[in-house]
Amino acid sequence: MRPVHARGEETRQSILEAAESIFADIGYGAARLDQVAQAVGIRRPSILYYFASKQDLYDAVEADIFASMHAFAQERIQGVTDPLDRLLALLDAWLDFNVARPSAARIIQRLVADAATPRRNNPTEFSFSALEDIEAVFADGVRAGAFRPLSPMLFLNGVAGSVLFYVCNSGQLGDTRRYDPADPAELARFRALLHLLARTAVRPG
Amino acid sequence: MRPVHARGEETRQSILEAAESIFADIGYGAARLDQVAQAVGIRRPSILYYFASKQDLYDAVEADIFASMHAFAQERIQGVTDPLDRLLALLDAWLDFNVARPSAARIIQRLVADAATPRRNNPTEFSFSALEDIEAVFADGVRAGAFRPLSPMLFLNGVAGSVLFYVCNSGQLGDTRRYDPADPAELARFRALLHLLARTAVRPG
DNA sequence: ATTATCTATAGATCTATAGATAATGC
DNA sequence: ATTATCTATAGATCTATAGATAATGC
Repeated sequence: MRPVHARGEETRQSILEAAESIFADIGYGAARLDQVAQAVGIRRPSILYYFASKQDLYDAVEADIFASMHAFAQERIQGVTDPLDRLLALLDAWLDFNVARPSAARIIQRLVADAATPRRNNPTEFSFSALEDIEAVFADGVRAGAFRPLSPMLFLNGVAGSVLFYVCNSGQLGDTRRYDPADPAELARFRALLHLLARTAVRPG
Repeated sequence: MRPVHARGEETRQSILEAAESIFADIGYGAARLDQVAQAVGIRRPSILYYFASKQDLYDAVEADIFASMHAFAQERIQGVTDPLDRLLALLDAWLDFNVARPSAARIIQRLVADAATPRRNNPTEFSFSALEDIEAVFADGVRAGAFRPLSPMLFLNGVAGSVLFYVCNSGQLGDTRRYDPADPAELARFRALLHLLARTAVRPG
C-alpha cells in the first residue's frame, strides 16, 4: 500500500525507521509488530495497512538499506579513476554509511549469519548491488594491472567485512572495551587500519 | 538438571547439538523448542527436563562454544614462543575451529549483531575467554617489541572477525559465488590472506 | 469520497508446568 | 526407587483480518 497523502507517507517512513532499529537490535524472529507500533505511536494493525505482512516490512527495510548504501557508494566513487583510490573510496563509503546508520550494519551482520535464508529464497535479492559494486571495482583494478588477481569475495570476507565488526562490536566487548564508532579519533584509527589492509590485500607481486 | 545415567547424558548432548544448529541457522528469537525436540526425536517438554528454560538452553550452547574454542586455541598456542607465530597460531585455531563447527561461527556472528544483548545483561559472559586470549597474545607481542602498539580490539575487528565472514558467507553470496569453506584449496587461500593481513596489521614502524 | 487509523477478534502459535507413565539400575 | 519421557493443558503470546470510525482533500 503506497500512501497518497503526506501524512500517510510520514507514517510509512516512521514505521520503516522503527522497524529497522528493532530488526537490527533483536532480529526478525524476535521482533514484534507491537514493538514497532509502540515506537511509532500507532496501533499494530495500522502497520499492516502499509505493509502486507511482517515479512513484507522486513523486505522493505532491507531493500532500503542496500539501495541507500549503493547510491551513497556510487556518489563517492564516481569520478575517481585510479583503481586503488576507487577501492578505498568504496570502502570509505561503506564505512561512513554504516557508522552513520548502525542499524543497517546490524541487519547486514545478521544477514551474513542467516543460513540458507529461511525467510526468503534468494539471499542476494537485495544485497546484490553491494556485491556487484565491489566486483566492478575489482575487475577494473585487475584489468589495469593495479591489483593482483584476488577473488573479490575473498577480499570482501577478509577486509570489507571488518567494517560491520567495527560498528556492531562497539558495545559487545564489555564495559572496559566499549568505544564509540562515530568518535572521529576512533574512526580515523580504524580507517587507517582498513586502508592499510586493503592496500596490502590487493598489492601485486 | 544434570543427567545421571548414560542415556540421559546422551539425550542432553543431542539437545545441545540440535539447539546449536537451530539457534545458529535462524537465531534465538525465531528458534522454537519444538524444532529442537523434533530434531532430537523427543517431545518438547523433555527439553525442559534438562534445561530449565529456552534461555538456559541457549546459554548452555553459547558457553560450550566459547569453552571449546578457548581449549582448542590454548592447545594450539602452547609452546609457541615467538609473538607473531603465537598470533598466527591463535588465528589459525579460530579459523580451524569455526570451519569445523560452522554453527559456532553463525552464533558468534549473531552475538556481534545483538545490540545491548536483550537476552542477557553481560555480553561477554561467555565470550570473555576469546577476548582475553587475544589480549594476552597481543600484550606479549607489544612487550617484546615485535608488534606495534595496536589496540587488540582494533585487530579483532579488523582482522580476526574475517574468520566468521569466511565461514558464514559461503552460501550467502548467491549461487555463482558459492564456495565450500572447508575445501582445502579454498581454505588455504583464505588462510594465506589472513596471515598476510595479520602480519601487516601488527608490523612495527 | 477517499485515505488513514482504530477496536475487536479469529486462529494459530509458543513456553512452561502438572502430573502420569515408562524405562533403568541397584 | 529413581531417572527419563510423555500427555494434557494453562496462560500468554503473535500475526493477520474484518469492519467501524475518524481525518483529509477535492
